[in-house]
Amino acid sequence: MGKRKIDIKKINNKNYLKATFSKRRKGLFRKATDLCCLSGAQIAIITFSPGNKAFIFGQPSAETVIDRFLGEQASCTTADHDDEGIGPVEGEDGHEDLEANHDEEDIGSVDAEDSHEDSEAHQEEEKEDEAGGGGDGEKVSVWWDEPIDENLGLHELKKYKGLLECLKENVASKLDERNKREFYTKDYLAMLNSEIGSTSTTCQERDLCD
Amino acid sequence: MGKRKIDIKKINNKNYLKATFSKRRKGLFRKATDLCCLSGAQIAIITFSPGNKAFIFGQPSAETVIDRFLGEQASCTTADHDDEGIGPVEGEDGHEDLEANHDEEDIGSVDAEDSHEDSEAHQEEEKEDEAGGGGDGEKVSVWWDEPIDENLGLHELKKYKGLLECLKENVASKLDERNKREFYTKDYLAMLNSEIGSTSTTCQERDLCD
DNA sequence: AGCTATTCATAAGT
DNA sequence: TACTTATGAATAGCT
Repeated sequence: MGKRKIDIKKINNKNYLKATFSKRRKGLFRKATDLCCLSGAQIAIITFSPGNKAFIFGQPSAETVIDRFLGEQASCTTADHDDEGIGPVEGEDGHEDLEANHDEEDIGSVDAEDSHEDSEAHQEEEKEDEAGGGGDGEKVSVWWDEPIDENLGLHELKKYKGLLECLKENVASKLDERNKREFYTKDYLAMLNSEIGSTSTTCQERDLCD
Repeated sequence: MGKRKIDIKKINNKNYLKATFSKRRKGLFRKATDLCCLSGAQIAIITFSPGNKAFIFGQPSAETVIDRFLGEQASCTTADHDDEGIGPVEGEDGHEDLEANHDEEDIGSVDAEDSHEDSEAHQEEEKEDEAGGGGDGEKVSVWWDEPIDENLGLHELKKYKGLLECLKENVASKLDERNKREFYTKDYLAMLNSEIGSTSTTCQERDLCD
């Protein structure tokens, strides 16, 4: 999709590699965001860059989706492939008010209520140090915040308005399904109630801790 | 990217939703594949479709990347956002050498070693049952196999040839870096040695188990 | 880090 | 259901 077609093969030029990874990772996350919004799907993306920096995307959060995945793997009496003795991660986030208020569709209002994001979106530089051993910086971006910083986010805002609407509808639709999969809905509610403004739909990036 | 611009908001039409999810999920996985191949990054994508079916992508495998992520979260004394009391999934696959070999900058660690997962690539139909509570079918697609089934994979093969070449070069380049990050290389090698034709770089799909 | 020329992805249509 | 096409998006090469 550029000025010239490129082969999908390992890039050796470090600078080009960094630039390409950065651009394409953003593109990947954007695609994931779009897919989430369009379909209401839950998606988690874990990316370890060539510089061994982790870039995480999660809707509603990476941990939520991973937990669900691992949980299903575990609960699934996978008679088929039982080589996955994964223990379900419990106490994942700590403060989720799991009993939530899934009355009717009044959930939608939940997000709009206190969506004052004081966010912990510290933006640091996105250094993709490869063989150098990785930087020590840490970067965490909130879903609807990241583009604002990274991409200017002026004409992007209109898109995020739609995303928030989508999120609301998403929650509503989940509740509409006769409260089935409570845990699932709960996750959303927990997120809406306690995490908006902090790190709900995460799109964080961090590198190794030591 | 179609004949008309669409709003990024929840699709309500079930059929359109299914079609869109399917197309975009494939696109997302292709992007991930490209990114992996171009940069050598490790990526895992967990997707729960609106029909609650899981579609998993992983390079070298979803479990490997997830494990690495969880492991780093655990080892990282994340002084910054400590709301992640995630218990390190231990015994995940059985054999992760958690003490890793972070001698120099080869931090990543955690997984690998003997990542020879004995395939489980059953191909079933891709039924996206929505409100019905999910179907009971299970589908797992192998990376370079999936398109063959789903898309005919006739003119697609040429691309996968390139991907395999890329994979080979990727491995080579890793080895070239003075054997650093052995574990990483090991994954690749293990895959190349024992998994080609089974399920290394996974791109599986399955729905709820009950 | 921004700018276009191109290629890519995909919404509709068939 | 899958293929084709017109068009919007993503991005390669530059600056």
